[in-house]
Amino acid sequence: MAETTSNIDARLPAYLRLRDELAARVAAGEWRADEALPSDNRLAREGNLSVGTVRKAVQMLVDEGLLERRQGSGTYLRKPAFNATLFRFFQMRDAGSGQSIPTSRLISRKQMTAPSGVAEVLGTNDVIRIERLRDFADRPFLSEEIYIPTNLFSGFEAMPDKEVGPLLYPVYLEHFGVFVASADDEVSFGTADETTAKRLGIGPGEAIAVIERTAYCISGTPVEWRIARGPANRFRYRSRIG
Amino acid sequence: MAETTSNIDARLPAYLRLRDELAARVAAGEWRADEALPSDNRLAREGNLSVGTVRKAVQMLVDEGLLERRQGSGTYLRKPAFNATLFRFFQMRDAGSGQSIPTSRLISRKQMTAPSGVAEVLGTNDVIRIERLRDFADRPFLSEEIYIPTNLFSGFEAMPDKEVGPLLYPVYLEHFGVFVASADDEVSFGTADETTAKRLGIGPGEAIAVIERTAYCISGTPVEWRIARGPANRFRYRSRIG
DNA sequence: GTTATAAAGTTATATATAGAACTGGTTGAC
DNA sequence: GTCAACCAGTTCTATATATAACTTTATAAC
Repeated sequence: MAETTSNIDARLPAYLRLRDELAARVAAGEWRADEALPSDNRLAREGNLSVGTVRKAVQMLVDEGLLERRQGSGTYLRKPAFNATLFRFFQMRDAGSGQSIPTSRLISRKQMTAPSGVAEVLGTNDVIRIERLRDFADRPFLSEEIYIPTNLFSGFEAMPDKEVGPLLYPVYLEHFGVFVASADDEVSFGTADETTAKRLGIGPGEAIAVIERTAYCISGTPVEWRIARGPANRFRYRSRIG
Repeated sequence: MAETTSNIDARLPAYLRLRDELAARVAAGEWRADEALPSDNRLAREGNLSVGTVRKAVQMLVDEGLLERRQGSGTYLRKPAFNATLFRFFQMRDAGSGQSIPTSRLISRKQMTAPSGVAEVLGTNDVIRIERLRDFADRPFLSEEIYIPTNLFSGFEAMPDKEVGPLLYPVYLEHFGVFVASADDEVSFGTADETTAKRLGIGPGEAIAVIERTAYCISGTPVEWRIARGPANRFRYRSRIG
């Protein structure tokens, strides 16, 4: 199990192969939070590699936010920060510290043929569409439409609602071995159509913010496309560059 | 000249000292675009360091977008991409390839006491405020208010308009030795006040997008805070995460 | 002139090694 | 019991070295 989405090997340099192998093993759940991964020395011995090569591979996963190194102690998973990083958007205005995660209600999940734009991005017609609504401060504030390729996420549409939870990327990782390593966001503004307005509890034609996101796994393959809409006046989007 | 904003040394590891030294020398204009920097070997010899240490330092500047390595050839500055990176925002909707840089009109520059919020971010009361207006497709689309600390940018307010140009970060680098390495952006929405509306050529109360940015130099010191406002319907903000 | 070939220089990958800095646990002195 | 010292294990920094992969320039062959 736990084949990563990346087709490992293909005679890549050793440090890249190790990086992908480690990412796959993390995805497979081989280690849990606050349990140390094998030390650099062990990884080197077991992989017939030098410590330098191991360190290069591990460092890449650290840079990507998957792992965390603690000097003198070991190398650990870094789930919380991982979540925070990929979820540091959509903070409500005036929401002080507000690291709280909004609740989310699944509206629908179904396998379908991808709309043309989505098919182009994901490189396949066979997708699963997820519609959900996120609440914040007891009011709906984000209506999302999410597309993931069926071949990577087969069975997702049949998962019990309970297991899906408010954050999708951890689910991708733990149940399907897909590690979302980066994403492109585009923020723009528009006005609410009938359906969106109803879901968000605002009037049709009111100003909304639109976030379109393409998410990529570690090898650069796009693994998700989503569009999210929320009332413009409650919106704040944060981004760190560089 | 060309003291970086970072206080070099302080018995940091050698690779960090070299990184900062190189950044300073780049800022000082020691090499121009498409002229190779000294090779890894030379830097090692001249700095009494090993090649591995040199490579680590250079790699950091590559990751930060300052330099570019070409296998078999050498290490080069990377101004164009640097600009593109820090300017990949504010792309107009429907602007196809649209890598074009909007023109910018300086409205005012003056030394002043910082508003409290700005002073808090920049850590000083003595700032220079720049107001400018950017045009795109012959219409104003971004009204900016920019604050930089006087101690770092002394003399900026007196520079001839000609030398300022449409992009500020290259000016920071070349004239003041300040390399903007990262930035935090916050995007939100609001409505135009009287002044903003007039500058943007829209009606007061119309929807606008607001981008607040804090920019940091390589050592993490904040070196600029700005707020930009533009008509919401013409707006599109892009960001890459991870 | 054009095209191979060679050579030198550069970055990229990989190994081996040593000691510093730090962590977490154990042992021993009191 | 408390505290200090020690120790094994870990990451971090740094060096030295060798080879591969690639680029650029010069040289030679035709």
